[in-house]
Amino acid sequence: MSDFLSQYKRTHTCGELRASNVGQRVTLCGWVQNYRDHGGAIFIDLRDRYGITQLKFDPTVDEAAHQQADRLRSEWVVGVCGTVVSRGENVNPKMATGEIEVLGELLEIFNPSLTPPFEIGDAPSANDNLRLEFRYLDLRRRPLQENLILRSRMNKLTRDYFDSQGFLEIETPILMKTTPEGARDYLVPSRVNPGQFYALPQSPQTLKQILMIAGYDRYFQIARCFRDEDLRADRQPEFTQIDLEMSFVNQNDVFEVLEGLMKAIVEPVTGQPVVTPFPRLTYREAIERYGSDKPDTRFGMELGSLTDILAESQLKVFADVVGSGGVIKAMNVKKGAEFSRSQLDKLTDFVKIYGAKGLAWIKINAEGWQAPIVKFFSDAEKAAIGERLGLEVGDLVLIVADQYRIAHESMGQLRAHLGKTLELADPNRYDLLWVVDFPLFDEADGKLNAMHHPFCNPNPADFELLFSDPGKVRAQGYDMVMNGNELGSGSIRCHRQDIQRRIFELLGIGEEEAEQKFGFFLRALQHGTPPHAGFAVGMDRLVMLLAGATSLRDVIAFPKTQKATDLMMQTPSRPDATQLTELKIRVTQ
RNA sequence: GGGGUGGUAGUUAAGUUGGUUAUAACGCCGGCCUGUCACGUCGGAGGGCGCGGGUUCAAGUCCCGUCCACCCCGCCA
Repeated sequence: MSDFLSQYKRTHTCGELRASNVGQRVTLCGWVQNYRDHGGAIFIDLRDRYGITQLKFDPTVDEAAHQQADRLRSEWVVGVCGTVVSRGENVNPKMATGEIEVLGELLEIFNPSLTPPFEIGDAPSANDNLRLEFRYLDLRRRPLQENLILRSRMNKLTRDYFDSQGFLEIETPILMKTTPEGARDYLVPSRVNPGQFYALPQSPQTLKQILMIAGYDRYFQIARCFRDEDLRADRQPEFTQIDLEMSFVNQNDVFEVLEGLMKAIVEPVTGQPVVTPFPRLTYREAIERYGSDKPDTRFGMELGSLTDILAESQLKVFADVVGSGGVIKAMNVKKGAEFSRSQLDKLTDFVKIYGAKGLAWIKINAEGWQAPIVKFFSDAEKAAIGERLGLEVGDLVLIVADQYRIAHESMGQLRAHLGKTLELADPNRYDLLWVVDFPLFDEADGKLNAMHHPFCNPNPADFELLFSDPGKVRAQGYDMVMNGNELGSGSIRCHRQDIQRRIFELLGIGEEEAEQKFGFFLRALQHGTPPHAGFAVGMDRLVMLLAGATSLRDVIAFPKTQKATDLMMQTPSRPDATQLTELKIRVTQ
């Protein structure tokens, strides 16, 4: 190991030298981005996370340094001492440091590099496989560095904001307790308690509520969470939440704090204004108008209901759907009459993914309505449809008739899909809104599941329904939505033990099970629980949206593949037999 | 568990209806070159087509299976 670094301190980064530095003697460190050997002069583009500076090695300036420079190849790490000189006529206006170059007088090769398997450029130059295997090389790319820099900045903005609002940052354990419902847990065996396991937290939910009971009335944490479920572009098994909980507050108080948080993060990062308070939509309204509980409100194209108009339709499929309690939802795609038959077929295939049996369409042409189904419509029906959807020549009507849930979901997905492909949303806009009044329960196969989580307070107005018609109970739960993405959710917590027990009962969690799984929590609730409420923001998604990325992998330093593996460290992997023996675990496969 | 897309030199891609020694660009190696910044220029090396079967006189090209990556459905309180 050379003593270069004890003799020469790095004086500047590769992104900061300007014309005003000409004449200074500087020391830079970085990676060789590119080299151009002219036989005499050798030009090296030296890169670090701050930028790129051109080095010039001239044999008439320093023979030894020039000979060293002749050996340099892509991604070698070097330190260089030299003088900042003007490039004179040869300024490169494309580079921030393009007015100057550093005339190399002493070159230290810290380390050579193997030839990189792919080019370290702005655009990804290899498939995901290879990029993930050589993550450290992919992370050298400018766009990924910018994303991680943005993320770091957002972490600081978050901490500063909560600090300014009197919140305490409190860490909760990673080794937690398995939970009875929700996602699958990641389990960690306990060596000193053979046969027993910890679970990694799906969220710090119970502990942050216990912190309220303990009197820490304003808590936040940038918390790592773990869920063993299948992945998506916007879902990693290990992710980060901006988690918070507050005592003695109502829903509006929570909203105010979060609106302030979003303002504090989004405005400096995007330069776009965040208007507060955010608009509010009830869950039901969101579903009926947008077919989604996380609508993108940057564009219109809202869903309309044709159920009443077509209840008696000559078209048997429509009338039958209405007769059996279903609904008919429609959407007016402006200028959509130009869609080709094959495009419409693709849209039909699209809604089928979500369970719709088909997609009807009508083109509004100058000569009249064009569609296979038009002949079944009376003039009165056509007039009513035209008025309901605001139809004009050139429009395209898309219709799904199905059960309530399928009709709304498939049309909602279709609306989002068309919004993307037709570029209906302004990419520079950040539409934040609250979706409120979620149902407390989700009914599937006659069984009730918690829509949010089992500690969510029922709307006090609906307490009676907990005993008469639990499926209709509204929760004091709310989601934050931005540009069609669920950014987070929260609720007023249930702080009455009798209500909490009734909820467990309805969820099919028996006394004994509740005691075993949540006993600690139910006991805590009896020791002076303040009314409290909280929220959690999906940090990774927020970074992704503000970075303009389309995958969480682009905002997480070391992400997992869709099969939840890490191709760089090659995990998961089999433990040593001795480890398993110590843990008293036998692997059966 | 299911649907879709992709896998061909180090990399990115092309490869006609199955048919002589599998193309290109970038990268890599060597020579020349003192104003390049996608440097230029001359020369060179490098793969048998993800893997395993099968059909055929003949298979990147067709069939079956399998692995990996990505997107989606289910799943994700």
